Amino acid sequence: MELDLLGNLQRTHSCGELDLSAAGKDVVVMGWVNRRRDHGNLIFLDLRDRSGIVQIVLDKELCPLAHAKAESVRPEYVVAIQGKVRRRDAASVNPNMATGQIEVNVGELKILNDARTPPFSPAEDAIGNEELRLKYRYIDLRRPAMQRNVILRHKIALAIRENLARQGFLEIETPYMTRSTPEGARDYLVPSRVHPGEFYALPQSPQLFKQILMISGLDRYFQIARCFRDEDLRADRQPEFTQIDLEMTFPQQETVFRVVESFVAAAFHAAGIALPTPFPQITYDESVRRFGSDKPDMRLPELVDIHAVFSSSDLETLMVDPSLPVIAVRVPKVGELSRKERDENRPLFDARKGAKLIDDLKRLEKAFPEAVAKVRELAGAAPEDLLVIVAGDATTRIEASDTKIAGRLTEREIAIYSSAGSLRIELAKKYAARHGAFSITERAVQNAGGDENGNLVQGSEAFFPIWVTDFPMFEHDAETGQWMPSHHPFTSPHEEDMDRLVSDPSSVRARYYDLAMNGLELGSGSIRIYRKDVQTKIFQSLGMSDEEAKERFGFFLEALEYGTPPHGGIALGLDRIVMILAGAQSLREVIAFPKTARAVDLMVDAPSLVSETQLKELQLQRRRS
RNA sequence: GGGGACGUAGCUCAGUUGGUUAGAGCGCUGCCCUGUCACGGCAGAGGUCGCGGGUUCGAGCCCCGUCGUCCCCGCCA
Repeated sequence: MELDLLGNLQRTHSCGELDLSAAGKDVVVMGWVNRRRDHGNLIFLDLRDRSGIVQIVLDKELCPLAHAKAESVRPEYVVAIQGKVRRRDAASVNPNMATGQIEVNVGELKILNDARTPPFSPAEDAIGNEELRLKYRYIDLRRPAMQRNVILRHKIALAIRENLARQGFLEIETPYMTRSTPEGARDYLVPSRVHPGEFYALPQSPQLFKQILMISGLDRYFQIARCFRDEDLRADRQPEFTQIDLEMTFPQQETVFRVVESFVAAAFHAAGIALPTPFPQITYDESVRRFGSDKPDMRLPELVDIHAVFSSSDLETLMVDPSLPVIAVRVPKVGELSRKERDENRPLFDARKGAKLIDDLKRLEKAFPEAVAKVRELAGAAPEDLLVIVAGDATTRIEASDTKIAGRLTEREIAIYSSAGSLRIELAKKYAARHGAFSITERAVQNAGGDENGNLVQGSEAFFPIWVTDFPMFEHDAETGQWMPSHHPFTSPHEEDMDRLVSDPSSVRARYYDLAMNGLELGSGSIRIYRKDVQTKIFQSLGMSDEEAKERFGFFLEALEYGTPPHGGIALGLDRIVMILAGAQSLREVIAFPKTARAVDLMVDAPSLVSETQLKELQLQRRRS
């Protein structure tokens, strides 16, 4: 194939920007051939670049040379077109195309590069095989849907940067090669050649650096930072991901909230959606009670406490533990389920936590007609709504703390609530087509960018951000019998709970908060400890010796002693924000070069073995076995 | 670490109870076609049924193992 030289030809327009206003103009456009329609003496090319697609016309009579060349053109060839923009006849206008009012009449066609037949076509809408998409990511990224996501991500990041800068935050970079941080995930390690046997760690987050920046007096810091965690993946979890990380001095919790609400609203605005602020707030305990989760999806009905409906003898008959919550889960508009359907739904219920599912309300109604009527009333259930009951199983005792302290939820109660909460989500997902609660969000995303009058889509119907506050400070580890920090150990407890740190750790609330939206955790943060004496107390209550604390975070403890201001902050997942606004079901759709569920990059084939020489230089050796 | 789904032509998939030469649509190649825009018409090429082993007269189909992709639990802010 004879290729043409570019010469000094300059592109004058992008494909998508051409419209009626360009009619009559001489233009030069360049791009990829999306499709070719060959009518013999008349050939149409759809030329694609980032901005869109425009139709190119080659008439044998008008441009015999270019027409002859176009016969050999195939999809994904890279071509340059010199021609004249022409208004289409009324009959040949294509209303489905942004540039459908015009077309480019060719003077000269240059074939700049040919292309092998791609394994899949960027011109197709429905693309299946994800393995192939990841291997040939450069082709996948040619698809307009993927380019939309990449562009959306750019716009969101830009809006957030601008917003935070306006709020007085400085963008400051922190090292990627650092030492293991105290967070709980596994580190990605980088061996040091200069210090044989020693390793850097890639940061799980810039946590300690940003706190140090506050100690340094930089007042307000932010960074759109890459974070690395060597843990198993999910649809919403990649081993490297991007956080909008920020920290500020002298904040109240509410100060952080206002800052975040402002930039999240700015991000949504950039995506064409108006998100009302401030966001509502809920305590952790209340969130667990009402939604069975610390990341509530408020598009669905809340859990309903129906314990009072049943007498203690009723509960005994039902073999339900009377000391645990009895909860109704409602899923709207599901309709009546057959025995077979109910059986199929049982795997959605997680009984391991000592919870019991009562899914046959009809049968229950025969034994307890009044109680069931009351349950329906309390749940506000319409006749076509699905209603099931989750309660504690009296026949199985789960291993968990049962002590009720300071009015907070016990571990066993949390187990029942979360069992009901996950069933709530699973059933809602399964019957999404019937109740439509999720499709409202999908529609909002599709219409984002505004209506014909340029008004933004109202996000209040489709997006439900919520602050979850007052998380417990500690979790009980059943295996070790130890109290573990629920978060990193620099999270400040509530000042009024401070005196119970040692005597009654489970009742201590952390000044820790999450931002959740539509069942997804967008991010979390806390007000930090800034006093050495408090920090020491926390380590004590964790059973950590002074030596151990010094060994793990000596540099940081020392920094605390040199005039540390009260400070706090948060980190939000940029990938997840973009995922929501792109209407994507997986982070892979909004990351240009993502990894598979087994943390492999299929395009570059990473990770890979390295040479013996490299290993030697690092003084590393593969272990046999 | 555990559970589940999937793997058949370049792609998306069908393939009956284990039975002759494994099919369709799209794509691809060639020819024809001056208003298409998922163009159309005619003809054609294209298969290690993921891989390895087993059962059987006979395996795409059954069994065991293994690899890969996806989803979930554990793990992880």
